[in-house]
Amino acid sequence: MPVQGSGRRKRKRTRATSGNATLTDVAARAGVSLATASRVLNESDRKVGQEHRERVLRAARELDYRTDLSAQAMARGMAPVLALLVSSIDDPYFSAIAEGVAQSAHAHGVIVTIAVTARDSEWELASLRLIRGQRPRAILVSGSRVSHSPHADALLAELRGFTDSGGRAIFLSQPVGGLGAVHPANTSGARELGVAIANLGYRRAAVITGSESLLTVAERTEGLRQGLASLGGEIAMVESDTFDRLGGYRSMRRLIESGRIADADVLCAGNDFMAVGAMTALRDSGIEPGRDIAVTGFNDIATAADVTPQLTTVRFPLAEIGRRAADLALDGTALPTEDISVPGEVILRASCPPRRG
Amino acid sequence: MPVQGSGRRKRKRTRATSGNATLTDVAARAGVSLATASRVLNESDRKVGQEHRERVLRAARELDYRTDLSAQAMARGMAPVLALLVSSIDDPYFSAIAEGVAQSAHAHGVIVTIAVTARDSEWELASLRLIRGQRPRAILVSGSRVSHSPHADALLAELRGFTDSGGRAIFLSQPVGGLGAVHPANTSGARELGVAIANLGYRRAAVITGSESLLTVAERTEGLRQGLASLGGEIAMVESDTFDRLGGYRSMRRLIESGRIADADVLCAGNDFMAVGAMTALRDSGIEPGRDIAVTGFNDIATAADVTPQLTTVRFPLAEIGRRAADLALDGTALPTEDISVPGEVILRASCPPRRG
DNA sequence: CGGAAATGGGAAAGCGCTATCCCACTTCCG
DNA sequence: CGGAAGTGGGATAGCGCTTTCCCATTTCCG
Repeated sequence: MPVQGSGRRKRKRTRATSGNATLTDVAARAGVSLATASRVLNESDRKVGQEHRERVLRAARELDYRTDLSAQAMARGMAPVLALLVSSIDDPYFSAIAEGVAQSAHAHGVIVTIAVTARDSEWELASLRLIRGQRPRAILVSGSRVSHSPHADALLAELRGFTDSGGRAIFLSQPVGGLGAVHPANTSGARELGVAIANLGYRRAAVITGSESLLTVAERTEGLRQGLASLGGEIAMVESDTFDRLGGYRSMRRLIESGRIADADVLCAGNDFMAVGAMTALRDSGIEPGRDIAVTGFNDIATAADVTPQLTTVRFPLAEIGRRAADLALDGTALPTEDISVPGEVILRASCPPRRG
Repeated sequence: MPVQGSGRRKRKRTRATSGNATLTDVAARAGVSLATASRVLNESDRKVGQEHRERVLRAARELDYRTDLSAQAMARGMAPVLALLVSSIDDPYFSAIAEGVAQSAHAHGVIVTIAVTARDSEWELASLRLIRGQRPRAILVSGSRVSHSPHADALLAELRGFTDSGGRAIFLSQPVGGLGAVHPANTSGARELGVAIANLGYRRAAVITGSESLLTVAERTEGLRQGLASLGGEIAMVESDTFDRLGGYRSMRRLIESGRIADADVLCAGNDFMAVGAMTALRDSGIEPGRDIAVTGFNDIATAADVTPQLTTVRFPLAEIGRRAADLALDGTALPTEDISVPGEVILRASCPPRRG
């Protein structure tokens, strides 16, 4: 029986990764074991002698060493990553949130990966699955979810699978299925807006907004109703369309063409985009927003202060919401399950002058 | 000599990761080797028999298996990740680019990680180093870099280290140090704008823009000069400030207070933000933009079409720029070193009516 | 002063996956 | 019909890092 040496090759430093110093290199250079090097570089609880500590630190500096996050992630079973799921990043609402998230992540030394779902549930699910493969520390889900679609269920299941395996998930809209959430206080914000415009003398509001199946929409409308009602005002009509500029324009046109708009003294849009679209529609029909009818929006996007007349709106500290959600996900140890509602602030501007008469 | 069995523990499925099926599980369930399972799930070039292939696929489905990207990344020496470095994500310019990048990344089945640098070089460098630890396939750097700062050099060195170890880096502004770039054709876009307003009868432009050390600023100003000159016009004055809304407001005020503005018939801002700020400053002084003086911007942010008067500007297909940059980084095999300039389009609006007289 | 309790260091077992080697078996052909 | 190619599968060596275990020294104290 021929005893044949099984001489396996040793491919050393030949992969694409070549050029990056590894922990092993650092340990060798410092003349300590791998374990010690790791302990020093990770502020582990295990103590390391002053002498060795310095040697490692110096070696690391000299070799320009930097941790291979993938390797670390595998060894630890979790990557120093925070995943953010938004329907679109090219939207001031989400990008403001993302900004806050990025700040918090940076402060925690964590990387942000962002998945854009383009409001496509299929895509959203696919992204979430891919993201999960990263084994991130937490997943932040933004974008108003429709209450109970089949896809929403799949999404929730996926998310729950994630939390079950040790991850943390937080919603940036409504709290769903026992998972924590940080979100704008739409109802109270809208209520305050309702009170504010009622105080200015407005009594009959025309509401143009998105689909009632969006929680955000429902909350804002309800809050507005309450606020107006507290001073004897009311919502005289509601017109729904897409939750964007075009939807604002279209629903406004419908209100104008049917003549119903004459019955309202203030136009309350579900968000600033719709308000801006509506103002264009009003002008197109010779109605001057701010003079002939008051207009309000929601969110206080940058444009709100730049249009003429400047738009009255409710500002939510979106970056802060993002930051807090990220903090919540990254700090502490218990799975956050609380529902944090962040209050908004009514910003009165020229589009709502005190009502004449 | 006591022969004592070194019974090492076998911690199986006890880490935080528990709950996620591994490739080993799939292979076991399908009754094939790990190698075969991997081959099937990765469309490797090695052929796998139909029978086995199906068994693996089924097992994977049944176990709801999904690749652990960290592990894959480590084995392959590179993660399926595209990193995007921007100075701020809460800025329509960058978020539009990010949107395009996200689209391309999704199409390539790659994850996007995004680092916000807050225009802080220290922070930028730190982010880049952290990002490199991920061993991403490519890094996209956006944000106009100042020509030759010490930090820019460090950044470039870091980037070069990245490309040297097999990564790909692309700039979304100017091409630097032999690395590829995809960016808006600022000069030609500005030239076209210059020609367009000159055609409308304007001859003396007041330029308010950012610091001349920003390449974007320099290019736009130069293009404008060329365009105007081709029809006998010229830049009558240049006022610099921060490249944002406030900077626009302030520089406009200076022009007004010194009376110099009377010498210009058109105000060309370095970007739309500055234009909007300047319009406010004009109105504050009783000068009506569009009527008393024409105004132009750059980039065509959403607000541009919503302000009154609507703003004439140059639109760049930012999302497309992002998409192309990402495609370039993700496709092909050679390190892209080309410099792709994406042309813009002049959008004439009410802020630039044909000149009277 | 002898054994118990710290203290600090090293060896090495994985983490989950890829890819190289090796091998048994067929199929081809001169 | 014998050996050269070709096929498809399995074993297994890492990838770079964390984290047990285990062990040699010291330090403590009754």
